Amino acid sequence: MHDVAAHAGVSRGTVSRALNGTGYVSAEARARIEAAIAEVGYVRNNAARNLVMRKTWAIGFVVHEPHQLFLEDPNIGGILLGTNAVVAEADHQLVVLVVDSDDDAARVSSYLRGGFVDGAVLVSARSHDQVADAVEEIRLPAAFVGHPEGRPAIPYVGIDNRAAARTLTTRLRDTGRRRIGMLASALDRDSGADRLAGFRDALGPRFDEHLVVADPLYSYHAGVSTMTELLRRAPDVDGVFAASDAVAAGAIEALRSAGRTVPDDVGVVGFDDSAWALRCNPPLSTVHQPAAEMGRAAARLVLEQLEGRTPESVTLPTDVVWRDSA
Amino acid sequence: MHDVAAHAGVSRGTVSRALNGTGYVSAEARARIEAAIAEVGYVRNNAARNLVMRKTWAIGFVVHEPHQLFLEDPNIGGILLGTNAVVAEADHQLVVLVVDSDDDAARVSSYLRGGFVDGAVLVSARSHDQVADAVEEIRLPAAFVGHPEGRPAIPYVGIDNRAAARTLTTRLRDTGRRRIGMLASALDRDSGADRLAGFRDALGPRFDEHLVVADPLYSYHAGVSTMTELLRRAPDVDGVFAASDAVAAGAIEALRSAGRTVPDDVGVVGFDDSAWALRCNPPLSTVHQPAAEMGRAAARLVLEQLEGRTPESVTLPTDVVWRDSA
DNA sequence: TCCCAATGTGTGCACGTGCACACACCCCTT
DNA sequence: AAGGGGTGTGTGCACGTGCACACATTGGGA
Repeated sequence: MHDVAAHAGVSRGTVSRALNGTGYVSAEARARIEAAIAEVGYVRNNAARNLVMRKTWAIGFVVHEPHQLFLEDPNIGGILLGTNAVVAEADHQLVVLVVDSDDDAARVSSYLRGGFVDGAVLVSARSHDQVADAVEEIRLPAAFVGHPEGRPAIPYVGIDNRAAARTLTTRLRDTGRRRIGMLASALDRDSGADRLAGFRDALGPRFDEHLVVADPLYSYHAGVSTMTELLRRAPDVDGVFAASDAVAAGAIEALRSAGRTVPDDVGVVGFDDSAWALRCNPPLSTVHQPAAEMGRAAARLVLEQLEGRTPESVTLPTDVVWRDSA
Repeated sequence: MHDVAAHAGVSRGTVSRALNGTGYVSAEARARIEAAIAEVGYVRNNAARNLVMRKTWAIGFVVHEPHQLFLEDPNIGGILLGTNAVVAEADHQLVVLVVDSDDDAARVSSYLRGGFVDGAVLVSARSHDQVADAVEEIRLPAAFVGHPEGRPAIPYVGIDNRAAARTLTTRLRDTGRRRIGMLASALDRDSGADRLAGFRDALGPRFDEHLVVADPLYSYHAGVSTMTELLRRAPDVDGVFAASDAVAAGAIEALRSAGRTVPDDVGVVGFDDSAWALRCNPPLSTVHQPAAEMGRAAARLVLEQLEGRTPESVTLPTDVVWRDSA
């Protein structure tokens, strides 16, 4: 900038004013400065700018998923594009950080602490998460996509698990299923507990606790084992609400092993509309998450904090996608 | 840092030395400094650090793809993870930048110019690309994944299109196909020209230029139209090498419309092992790109430039994946 | 004529860090 | 006793920018 000022025959201050459009600069000086910038090949040094302004115009997008999920889950891509759109609109730069190992978590944490970003969107963080710890400690404006427990200081964008589960189960009932069971997961977390609550809502007095089999994990393996147990408890079951697509995929496998066909003998529904849903045979009826809108909402939560406000968490409605499994 | 020094009763210089492990610091001073850091809650300001060191320890990963490709293409995820692994190994932070519109391109360009990163990996950039222009102009250490034309200053990681095309075509011939045609694309680019060259290599004297139908684009639509034309020219065609999976998918559709079955009447092979390959019916035989290794190689190209060397571009071998379409 | 506001410009300081240099001390060798 | 090298510490400057302030010039109104 000093060189530009010298070439243009003005002072650094005038160049700074011309660049930032602040204060008074004569047309003549502005023209000379622009010529000098082109001549010298000047590009503004953001490290210095950030230092004095305490603002980087960058927002982090931290993805914390095991490999295969990151590659396959269509929701993450949708969230990313939604966040990017809003962040770009606000003239900030989205910076995606992939956490793929413990080393990564440590490095990303120190990156966030280091003041490279003004805020962060955290996707699928765990409750005990090094990155979330760092964000909370340095009070970085942030938002979760999803709803980890025990992080009241950080707002989140969630979905209405209970309503979605209610819709799904009601439909299962309305299509003639008489004995409907649930393969529940993660009842110690909001998402798991709410999905069970919605299931119970839909069945009302016909709810039978005996037909709920729970597992701590939202996994394929959990689906196999809980479905096997459900068949043992109720061989005449004809409808199953699985707490996630992965659970549903495992359940379908267990049903096939037991000689039942889907959807003729047993209707199965999942949750998430993840990559599992289309890979199942038959394709899964499931709850579609409004990924792009979740991304946009999370971005807004961060931007509002940047403006000094303290926004409330957001819960979004979902769509049910009816395919062939129920 | 000044506060830490005051709390520990030492000077700023000593704190700096203790933090960076450079020079001599007594055990006693180091202990007092660590206590002071914990007490004050000090985190190092990287904006200031970057300013004076001219180094950010961050490397950009610029993805320049239309929405659906970014979401679906499994190659991009593999490249990303490969790059991240090498970059992390070298104690740098990978920063993913998504270019999703012209505005994004402008913003990402100014981000790169702004000195936020020490280098960049550019994925699927075009020849006339604002981001590549910026990289070249400010001489940012960078590497392409893929091989855009007219960018001699920036090394790339490519695959041996010619050898892969040769292998694919040879196999098509060896499985009994007699009249083999090619649906060529993008002959004005290296990738397109090399795939045609490999096709010609494999057929040798039996090569018949009449059976090559070309289109400028690697698209599904191009596949439909070129396959239709090929059927007109040679109704007895029984083998087709499509220049990409998307082209192959279009070709399969055109064959189905014409009443031919795949692979019984006509064997079809594609290129890229993209999301198209498994979505086709039947699943496509195609060339699998070593995505993770490409990502690793690109990262190494950038890191070597950071060490002051000027590395050569890399061409990697590919695997052919035989599925059911040929 | 004098003053004041609007316009335009230059200067010094601050941001938080790394590094070169100067300096102090101790112990060992000559 | 003098000198020199290893160890430990403090100080000043530089990095490149934004901003507050001081100052200069001009024109119009009292």
